Amino acid sequence: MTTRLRAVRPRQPAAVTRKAIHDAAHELFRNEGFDAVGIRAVAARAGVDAALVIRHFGSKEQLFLEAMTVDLPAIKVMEGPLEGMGRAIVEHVVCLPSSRPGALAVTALAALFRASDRGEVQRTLRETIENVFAEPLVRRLEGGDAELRAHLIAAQLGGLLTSMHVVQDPVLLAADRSAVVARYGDSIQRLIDT
Amino acid sequence: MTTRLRAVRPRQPAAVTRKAIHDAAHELFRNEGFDAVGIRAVAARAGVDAALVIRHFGSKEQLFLEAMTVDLPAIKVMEGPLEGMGRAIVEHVVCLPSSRPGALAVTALAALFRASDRGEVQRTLRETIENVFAEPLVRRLEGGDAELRAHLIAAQLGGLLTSMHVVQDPVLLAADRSAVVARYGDSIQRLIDT
DNA sequence: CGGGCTTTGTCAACATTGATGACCAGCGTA
DNA sequence: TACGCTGGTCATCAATGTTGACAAAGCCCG
Repeated sequence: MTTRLRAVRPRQPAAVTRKAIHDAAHELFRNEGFDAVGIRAVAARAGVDAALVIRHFGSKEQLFLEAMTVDLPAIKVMEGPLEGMGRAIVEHVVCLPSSRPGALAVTALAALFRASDRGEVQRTLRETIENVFAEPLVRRLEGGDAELRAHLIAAQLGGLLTSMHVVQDPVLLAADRSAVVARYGDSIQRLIDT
Repeated sequence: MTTRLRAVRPRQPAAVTRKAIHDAAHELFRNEGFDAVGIRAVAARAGVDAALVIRHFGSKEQLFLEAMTVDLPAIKVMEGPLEGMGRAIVEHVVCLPSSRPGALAVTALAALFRASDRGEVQRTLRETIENVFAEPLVRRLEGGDAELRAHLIAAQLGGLLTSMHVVQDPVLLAADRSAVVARYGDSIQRLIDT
C-alpha cells in the first residue's frame, strides 16, 4: 500500500499565517467585494489551505469584517476650527490621493456599505460610522441638537462616499474636485454652524 | 412497473405564475435582503417549483432587480416651488407612513443599496438614482453647476436614506422627524439656492 | 530518550446554493 | 390522429462555506 502523499507545508507560528490570510483577504475583498471573493481564492493567494482560513477566523463573514475594519485614522480636521470645517472634512473624504492610507480606509468603508445586507456587517458599519464620524463631531458642535446634527452630518458624508465609491455616480466622478468640496462642504457647514 | 408519480399543478398562463413569483420575491427580498433569501424560498412562497423561477427570470439577480425596481412615483415636490423644496423633499423621503406605496419604494431602494456589490445591481442603482433624484432636479435648478448640484443633492438624499434604512443609525431613527426635516432640509436648500 | 499534549496543517467530506437539461403533460390546430 | 407549442417537474451539476477526522511537527516533563 502506498503511503498517502501529503502536500507538505512548513510549519509557521499562528500569527504569521493569520496575517498572511488577513492581508490577502484585505486586498481581494477591497477590490472585488464580499461575495465575488471565495474563501478558496483568499486561501490560494495566502498560500494556504481553505480550511485554515475558517480555522483562523471562524467564518468568511468574520474574516471580511476583520479585513475591512481599518482603523480610519481619526480625521484630524475635526479637531480644528469650526469655521470652514465643512469643506475641510469633505476634502478629507474626497480628495485623498489613492495611495495614502486614508484612501484605503475609505475604500474599505465602501466595501462595508456594499456588503451591508449581511446582518453582522451592518452592525460593524453602524459602529464604524458612529466612531469615525458622529462621535468626534458631537464633541465639537455647539448649540442645540448637537447629537442629531452630528449624525446628520455623518449621513451626508456617508452619502457622498456612497455616491462616489458604491454607486459611482459618473457626474461626481468626473466633476472638479474643488467644486465638490466647495458646494458639499458649504452645505455641511450649515449643520455645523446652526 | 408503477408509473412515475408527478406532483400535478394546474396549468396557468405564464403571466399569472410570473406575477406570483414576482410578488413573492418582492415581499421576501425587501424584508430580508438579497442573499438571505434563496430561490427555493421564493418558489415555495409562490407555490411553484424552483426551476420555474429561473425559467421565468433567467437568474436570481435578474429576479431581484425586477422585483426591486418599483417605479418610484416621481417625487411631485420636485415640481413645486424652489423655495422650501429642501424640506419638502426630505419630508417625502423620511416621513412616509410605512403603508403608503412611496414607503415601499424607499424600502426597495434601500434593498438595492444593501446588495450593491453585485455588479448588475450597482448599475441599476445608479440608473435609478439618476432617474428618480438627479435628473428631475437638474431641470429645475437655476444658476451655475446645475448638474453637479443636482447630483450632490442626490448624494445627500442617498445618504439620509442609507443612514436610516441600511445603517439604521439609532439616533436618526429615534429623532423627532420634524427636526430631521428642518435641519437636513435646510442643508439641502443651500444646494438648491446657490 | 520517549511518551504525551498542544499547535499547525491537510484532506475528504457535507449541506446548501444557483443553475441546467431532459422529460412530461395539456391543448389547440392542421 | 399527429404535430408542436407552452407550462411545469425532476434529477443533477458545479461551486460555495463549513466541519471533523487525522497527520505531523514542536515542546514539556518524566
